[in-house]
Amino acid sequence: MSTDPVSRYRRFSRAVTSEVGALDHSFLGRGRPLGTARVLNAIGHGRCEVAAIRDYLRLDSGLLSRLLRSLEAEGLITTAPDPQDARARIATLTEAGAAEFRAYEEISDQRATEALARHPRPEALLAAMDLVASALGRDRITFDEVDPRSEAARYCLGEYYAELARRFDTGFDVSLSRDPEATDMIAPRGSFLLAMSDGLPIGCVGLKGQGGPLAEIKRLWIAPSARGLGLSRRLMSEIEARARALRITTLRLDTNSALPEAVALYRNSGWREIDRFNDDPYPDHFFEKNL
Amino acid sequence: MSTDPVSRYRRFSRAVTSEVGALDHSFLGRGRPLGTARVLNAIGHGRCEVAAIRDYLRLDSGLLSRLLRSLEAEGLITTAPDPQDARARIATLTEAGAAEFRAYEEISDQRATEALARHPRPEALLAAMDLVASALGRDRITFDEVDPRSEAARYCLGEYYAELARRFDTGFDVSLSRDPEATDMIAPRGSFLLAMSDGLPIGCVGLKGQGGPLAEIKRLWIAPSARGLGLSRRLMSEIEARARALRITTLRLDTNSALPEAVALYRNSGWREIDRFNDDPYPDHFFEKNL
DNA sequence: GTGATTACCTGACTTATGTCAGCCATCATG
DNA sequence: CATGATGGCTGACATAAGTCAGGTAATCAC
Repeated sequence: MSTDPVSRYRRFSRAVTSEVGALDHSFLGRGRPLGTARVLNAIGHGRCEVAAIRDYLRLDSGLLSRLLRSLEAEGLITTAPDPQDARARIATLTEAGAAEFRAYEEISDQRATEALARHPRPEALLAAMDLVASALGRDRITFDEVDPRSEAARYCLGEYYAELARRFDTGFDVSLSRDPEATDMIAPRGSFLLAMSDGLPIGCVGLKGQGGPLAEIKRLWIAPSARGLGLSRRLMSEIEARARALRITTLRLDTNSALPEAVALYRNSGWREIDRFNDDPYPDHFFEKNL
Repeated sequence: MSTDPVSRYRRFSRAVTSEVGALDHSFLGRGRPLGTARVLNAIGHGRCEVAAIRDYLRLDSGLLSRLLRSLEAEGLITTAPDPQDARARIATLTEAGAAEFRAYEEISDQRATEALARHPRPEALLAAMDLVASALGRDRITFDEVDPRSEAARYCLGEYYAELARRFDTGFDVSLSRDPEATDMIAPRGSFLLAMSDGLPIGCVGLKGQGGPLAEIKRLWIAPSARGLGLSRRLMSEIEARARALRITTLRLDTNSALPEAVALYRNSGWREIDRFNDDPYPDHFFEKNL
């Protein structure tokens, strides 16, 4: 029967194949072959170096060269030698090219909007899509150091606070907690890392320092769609590396027994439990680790 | 930022595009163009009539004709006029064609197995994939009348019982419940319907009759991945239509307040609550509906 | 500087894909 | 059995996509 894992995976594959095919087909509507349209889109999305485009679209050097030439003939792009390395070339959209790129973007947005509108439960569908996308794109997750006041960081923190509010019996009010000053989580005092998966922030962690050898780990959060991928462990080891680079020798953190995954993670990754070191109302577990 | 619904949909779309592309690419490994391979696969999956293949793959009549000819030349298929209508033609795999088809199947299975093995939480990934596939394939859901002892029906019933066991405080033991005789759920006494989505059973409902004008609705179940699509309502109206066709005039059912979605569904789709009509230990709500 | 390497381009192909008009055999209808 | 419709095939094209062997200019290693 078709309820075994492989059949289910293949059913998924069939379902999305027809979606993907339909999107490709609607791209044809602008009177340009698909390959050319894809190159235009790659450039629009900021892949300007010819080598980067070739790599991304897995195109033969000769073929890409011709596609670029045809876009150039249409007046949609211009190419110029890379000032760093005059052998390489950089493609940029012209005015007309940017307009054409926006038109393709519009098609994609339109299709997405329609697909979501057809579904009575878009939030559930999107949660499932996030999970699938995070799983399939697992190897391309990057860790970016950002300002904790940036939009993406604030998004993660908002999701984190909302989750604490759901999971703590008492709810969670960030103003009652010792909210770290943002500047304590920026180099050289500290750090703030985002886990990014193809543009979507799916996790974060903060390192709050005071300039001395002692610092605190704060705000470890993984998006529900990215749980089970071993991401928290990777985020923690990444932030520990940043701490070492900042000459921090001792890390502390506090957490709550309502977050058993977190407690378990710290217990089996080299942290030892210590006495309460602050009077924050929420935490009930305290850990320390020497680097 | 990229956390709005459209961006999330498009991120998903990008993620699966590269998966789909990779599968297509691996099909090329058998030294046959993709179009030809697709035709072979369509035939292998039971689409024998030339018109059906053309329709499914959205191919031009002339192009398909040529692809069929090239498969014929390779000795992978034979074509013969349809005995019903000698204008139409039927394609069938030869021995070699069947072997080649299996090789393509093997590639797909292999890729699915590898993708699942890469993931530390395949069950969660598959649940999300089921949800997405059911949502995208929503318009192609069919309702099939089957024997309740068939493999697909038994799968649904098993899932149904397991869910009851999880949701009832007391657990659920099917042997304590008045399990309908399978023959009571087969025409002409009753009926058993499966909701099928591209080969996967995603819901069921039974009509248990005794030959008279009174019958009972049993075993309404929707797979978690297909909830929120309005499927239970469609299954119910479908089974009511079958009941009418069997000259049944009054329907009854029992359910449990641990299944509030079900209770709500019955309340707002024409059922009225009645007194207990059996001594089954599990139900605590009883409904009736005149057809 | 010399020679090797790199990044891209061009020309000359091949193959794949798609389109269209016209053909023939068959079928439905009266 | 004449008529028109249908289903598939063929020939003649056109375009898209992919491959490969040079070629040129810039860069790198020494």
